[in-house]
Amino acid sequence: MITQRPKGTQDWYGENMHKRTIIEEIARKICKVYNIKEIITPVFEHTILFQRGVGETTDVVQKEMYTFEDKGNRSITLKPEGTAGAVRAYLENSLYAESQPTKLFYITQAFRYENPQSGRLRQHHQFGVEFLGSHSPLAEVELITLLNEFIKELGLKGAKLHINSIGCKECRKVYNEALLSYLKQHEDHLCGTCKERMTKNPLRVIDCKVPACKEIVKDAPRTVEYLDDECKDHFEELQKLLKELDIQFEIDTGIVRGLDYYTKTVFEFVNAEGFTLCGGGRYDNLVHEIDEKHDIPAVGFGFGIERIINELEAEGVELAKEPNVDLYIGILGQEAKAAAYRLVRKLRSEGLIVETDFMDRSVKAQMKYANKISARYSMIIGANEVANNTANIKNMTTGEQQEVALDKVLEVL
RNA sequence: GUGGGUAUAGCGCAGUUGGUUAGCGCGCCAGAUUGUGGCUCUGGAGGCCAAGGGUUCGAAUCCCUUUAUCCACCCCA
Repeated sequence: MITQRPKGTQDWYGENMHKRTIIEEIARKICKVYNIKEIITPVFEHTILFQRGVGETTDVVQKEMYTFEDKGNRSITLKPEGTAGAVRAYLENSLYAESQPTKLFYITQAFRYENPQSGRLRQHHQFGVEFLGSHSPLAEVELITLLNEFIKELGLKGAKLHINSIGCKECRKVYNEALLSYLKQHEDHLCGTCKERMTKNPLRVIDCKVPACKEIVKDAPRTVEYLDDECKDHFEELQKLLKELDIQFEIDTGIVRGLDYYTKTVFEFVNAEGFTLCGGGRYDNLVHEIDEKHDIPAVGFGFGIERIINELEAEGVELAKEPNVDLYIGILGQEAKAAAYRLVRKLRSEGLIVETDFMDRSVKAQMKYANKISARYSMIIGANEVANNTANIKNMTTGEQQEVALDKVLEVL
């Protein structure tokens, strides 16, 4: 038990860690061009933030949060997603008082207590972007453009954009009534969970996977049919812009996000199997929900880093490799240690990746090790080399050796 | 929370209808004459067979419990 990590968690090291680093580098590089600033918020927040923000009726809040009481009797929750914390920070630090919009990105862990499976862990990581302050569909366009670029830069080919509009609060009210009255006619044929959903959150019936429910849902009213003029205009303008900008998309009236804060636009990037890689949308009510003094529109998305890694593997995409060691400096004999290490230190200060021996291995074993770590060059420093101030440097690819003065090593590399 | 599969060395796996010192491949370490890798050969280390309980003369193998893991549902990234 003591050497076992908690269920649903993962250790990051080696190949996987490298992939994650590359993914984060790409995310940061793209955000820089979009002038989106990084934000890091606490791993935990007051529980009420998520209850209010994510929504009391959502599964995330009802059964998946890591909530505990701290020693000061505060109810604390490990963040289950990134948006609520970012919005809280936006409000607390009065970022709305600056010129708008506010463009933020984060790379964070997120915690949800649920049964692990493919692409789903109890601690997972998200790259997320939030734009606050803009009503314009161009904000959505900018998010989507960024995502397209991110996906392209990663080398993924199978990701497709699906969009939908679920309207604002008012449209939703009208829609829910229409949906409920339709579902009531077919209630006998719905699955158990869908019957529950009818009272809890009827919208969710729309993406049920049970065949019988799917059949019923096929003819069920859709949110897009119940948009008021403003929401309708917004959705149409978004589509028009996407078309004019040659951004491929598909309208999927079945997209219904499970977080309560979404309004109007919702979108997902899905892989070839229809599995969600990234989800997001507009959340015009969230700021007000958290602090009623403010009423500020926003859009954002969250992209699962583990899901990116899964997808890269599924598509067989190779990311940039870790750089090779430039030079392995082997050490022979006690007397040569300091001199050899002085050279190691000097070459590293020049920015070279240099490795040496502190396992007290034989020369042969050191050479094997140099080969193992894919060193481009190797050299052995012993008493002779120290005395003559020269050594043989070996090209590990060709096997060729040449003599070089110890202060001229850099020129060979 | 529900359902199914799996659990044997660092990793990937064998292990016959229960039978005594649990194997293979890769990896790791060391050698194959003197201070030089890759290929080959030889040797070595490393396992409470997930944990606990039971059946049996005898259990990695059969039964029960627990835990973990993988996959699916719910839901989401």
